[in-house]
Amino acid sequence: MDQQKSPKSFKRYTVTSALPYANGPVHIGHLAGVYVPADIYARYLRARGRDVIFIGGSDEHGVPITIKARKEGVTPQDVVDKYHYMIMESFEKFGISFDVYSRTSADIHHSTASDFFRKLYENGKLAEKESEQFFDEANNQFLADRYITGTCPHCSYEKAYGDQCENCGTSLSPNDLINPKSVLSGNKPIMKKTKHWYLPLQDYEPMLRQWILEGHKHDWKTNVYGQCKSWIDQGLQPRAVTRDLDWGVKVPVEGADGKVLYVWFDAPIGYISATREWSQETGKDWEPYWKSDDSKLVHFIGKDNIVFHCIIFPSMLHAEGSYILPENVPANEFLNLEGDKISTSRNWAVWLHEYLEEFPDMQDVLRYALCAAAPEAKDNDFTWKDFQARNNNELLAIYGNFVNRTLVLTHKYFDGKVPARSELSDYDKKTIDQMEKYPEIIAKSLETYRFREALSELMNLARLGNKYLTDNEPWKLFKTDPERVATILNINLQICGALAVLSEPFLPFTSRKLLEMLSLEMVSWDNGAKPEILKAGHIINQPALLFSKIEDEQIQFQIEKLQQTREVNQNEESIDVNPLKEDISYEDFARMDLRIATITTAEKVAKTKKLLKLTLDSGVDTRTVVSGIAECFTPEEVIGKQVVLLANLRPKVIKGIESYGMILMAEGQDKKLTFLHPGAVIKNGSIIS
RNA sequence: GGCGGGGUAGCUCAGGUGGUUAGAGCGUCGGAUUCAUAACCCGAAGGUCACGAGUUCAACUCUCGUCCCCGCUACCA
Repeated sequence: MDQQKSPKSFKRYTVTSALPYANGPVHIGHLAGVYVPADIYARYLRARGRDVIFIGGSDEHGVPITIKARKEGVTPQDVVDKYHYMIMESFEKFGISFDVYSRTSADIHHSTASDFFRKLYENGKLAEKESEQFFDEANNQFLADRYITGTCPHCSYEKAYGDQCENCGTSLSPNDLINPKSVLSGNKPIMKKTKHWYLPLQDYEPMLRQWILEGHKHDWKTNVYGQCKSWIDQGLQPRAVTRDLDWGVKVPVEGADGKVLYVWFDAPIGYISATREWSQETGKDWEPYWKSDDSKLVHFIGKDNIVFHCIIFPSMLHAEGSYILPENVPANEFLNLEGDKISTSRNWAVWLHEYLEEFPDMQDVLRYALCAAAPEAKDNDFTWKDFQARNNNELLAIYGNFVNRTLVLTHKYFDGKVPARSELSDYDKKTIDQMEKYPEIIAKSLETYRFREALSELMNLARLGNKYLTDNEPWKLFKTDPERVATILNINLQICGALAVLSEPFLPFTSRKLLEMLSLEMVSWDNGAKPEILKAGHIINQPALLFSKIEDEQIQFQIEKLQQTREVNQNEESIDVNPLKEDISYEDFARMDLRIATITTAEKVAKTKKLLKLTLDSGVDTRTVVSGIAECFTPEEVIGKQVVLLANLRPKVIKGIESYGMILMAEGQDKKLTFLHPGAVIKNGSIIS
């Protein structure tokens, strides 16, 4: 739609796909949400002869990678190397047609990101907070704003946060707080000198309002637009660009040892670095793709990335000054797997590299299934049964079958030579007419990022062919009217040719196979459905089956494989335990006053999801405790329970309620909480030691 | 709790600015057919458009409220 509404006509296209995080392989969720649509879009643009660069790469910085490395006893570089190559290889085998697939640990990225930062820095676009920051000595770390509480200078509320006062809603900075405390240790944090740089997002609010809320009200997807509006209306805050970490892009400023760029800052710059890498390899100029007004920049991402690509990265680009902003960010929702959320850590996924091995030469089947079920407007569920049905009932039955019956008939009646058309009936003309409309029909859907609709239109082209063939029944006419049969098959062959061309963005492997069967060279999109694609007299090759039936056993195997994952996950409760904490002395332990107590009343705390306000009979007194268990227990089922109480924990105000102590709970798998009971009923106030 | 998105046939989804019998694909059932990987083609059944109220001559489409799912966010001593 933006294509039609925009007065601009674009000379070139810059298509980016979210950089996969290099701490695990790629799975179907990534593919359905990002890479399949992005690849279809890029291939379509190329087919139209547009100048397009399609960018991908691995995101290799950030804390999770360092944690994984430590856990496995290897370096962060080892971790990212492993997954980078694995991801890159599986993308290539799957037919994701990147013009460049780079990585953020590459030198060119470090220098690009570094330069980007330095330019903002030198032009005064970054707020430098060189002042002292709160530091928790007990935990040996600097405290983020949210980890500091204190008294609000405006309303005197005692439990205001470092970034905002919950009571009066005022935005704060930690320095505003009177009597600050560390949330981590409860200690008073010391001031320690550190230097960090911030991107003042609030400065770009007018720009963002105009650009998104006014300029893209109608051409951006509602989920994307709504999310952006929500962020902007909530008020934007300065966002730290740097942090204290040793894995990432070094901050290129004197006195910034031990600091790197925040991963959210360096990752999107990776798109630019990758383009520069491509430039070096091809000798082409990269800058027009990023800096020329007649370039159309499109980011394909999942919904978790909306804020970065619609708010933060555009602010960075705008601050830098020489870059264009994205024309659209068609973010998708999430794909679930057999009813459950896909999870890398829980191994609940269909991994691309495994699929490629278990379903060799069936890339297009997955591409088809994922595109047809892409979570464009809401989360969607991938099931193996659906996958099987998509292949057997649609790809094979409609598309494959149509091609096969046409080619078989052509060989049977005309020895594989394309017969000439003679006089055309109204039905013939109508059919040719409809066929010729498909490049435009499909294009219209693709230009507006409606990939499911586009794919379904492609199938309608095959349906058109099937219906035409069935209605005309050439197998009944051959003996009496071979000339008529020639015309019918000629038209059918043209439809096969159109399918070969128009399928390419969606089903590139099938497209190639079909072209080969037809002994045809690829033609441009606009000429893709002309009735002269196959000239009379042209010899076609022997047909082979484009798709094979997927049997129940194969599906059953996959379902059982997932079932095993489910079981493993349940058993892993005992395996995946947290490491032991540091030793403490008996005295440390003895300082805790643990007692048996009984819950006498319970009610939900208003405006919270997790909190219950409990009254306890502790044997020595009656006290109020606020506990975060409301997601696991209703107030009713909790009353009367005997529990373990940490009785001498320093009181704390939670959501305006004074809480004296804490109920001890054990947390099981999937965050389910359970109470600790005494083995027998025992009097309240009994000491635990 | 706040904000955003979504709740339409068994399944997956379409349904600009409200207007005749609410659409498609798949599945199901029936018919027809044999060129084709029991596929294709035709037809049918199937929906109180989450629920309640309101605005209107008229609401799936607008307003308000409620419930459920997803995400962001707050909260979990």
